[in-house]
Amino acid sequence: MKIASWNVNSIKARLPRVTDWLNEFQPDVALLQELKCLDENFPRMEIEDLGYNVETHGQKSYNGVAILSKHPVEDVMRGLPGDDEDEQARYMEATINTVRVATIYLPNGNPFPGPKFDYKIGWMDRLIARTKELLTHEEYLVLGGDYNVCPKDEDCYDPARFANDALCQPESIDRFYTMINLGLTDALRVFYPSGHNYTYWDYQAGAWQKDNGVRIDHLLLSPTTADKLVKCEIDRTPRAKEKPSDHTPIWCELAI
DNA sequence: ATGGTTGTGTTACAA
Repeated sequence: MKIASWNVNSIKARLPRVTDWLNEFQPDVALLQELKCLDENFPRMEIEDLGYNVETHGQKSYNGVAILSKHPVEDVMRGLPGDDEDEQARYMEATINTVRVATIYLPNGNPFPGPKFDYKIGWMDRLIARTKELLTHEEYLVLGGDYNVCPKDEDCYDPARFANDALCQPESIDRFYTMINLGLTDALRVFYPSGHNYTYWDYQAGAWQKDNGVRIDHLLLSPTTADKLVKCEIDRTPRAKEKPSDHTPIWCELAI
């Protein structure tokens, strides 16, 4: 099965791009981020008409995540556990065809330093706690999304320029590697062990044309899931089209 | 060039 993740930067603004991509690429599961709309405003019918089950966890104007699936969706959980006060719609889990999947929109954390970065760190600590819990289960596990973390210098086109950016701070990178050290596999690096493999390019200053990007969208797999990993790719074609998202999809194929 | 662009939803904030 093919599982993809894509930060669409507004599902309403991006609907033609998303439906084109679903029709052409035919993922079994699509983990979406940054819907920027309430659940009742999600274009559910347009997606369902393409053969997908739709689960959303949205909010007005900001954030919002979705899981689209050709297969039945079971045991949906909305919101990241660990803080009942947190109102931001950034996390949802579901079980699809024996695989527990999570769609993750990890806080950006800029400007650094400040309260937004502190929120990012607290959110990552909650994600680590939830991951430990999930790893005690027997299901396959794919944690996909916009992590807003560049794991290494090579994941950023100009590390010096990002020295004070929240995407590249040691406190958040350390927590990303805490996830890896729990036993998760960074699926892209199985096939592309090093080098520039970006998933996001700023709209400004011709960043796409100059390939001034960052790798911040990741698919993390539990050990038994990594054993089933056949392929992982970043699909740059949606980023090159008219009215694109600033992110492009990353996907993997599992022999499940 | 402490610049530049897009989206939401009103003209500021987030990314």
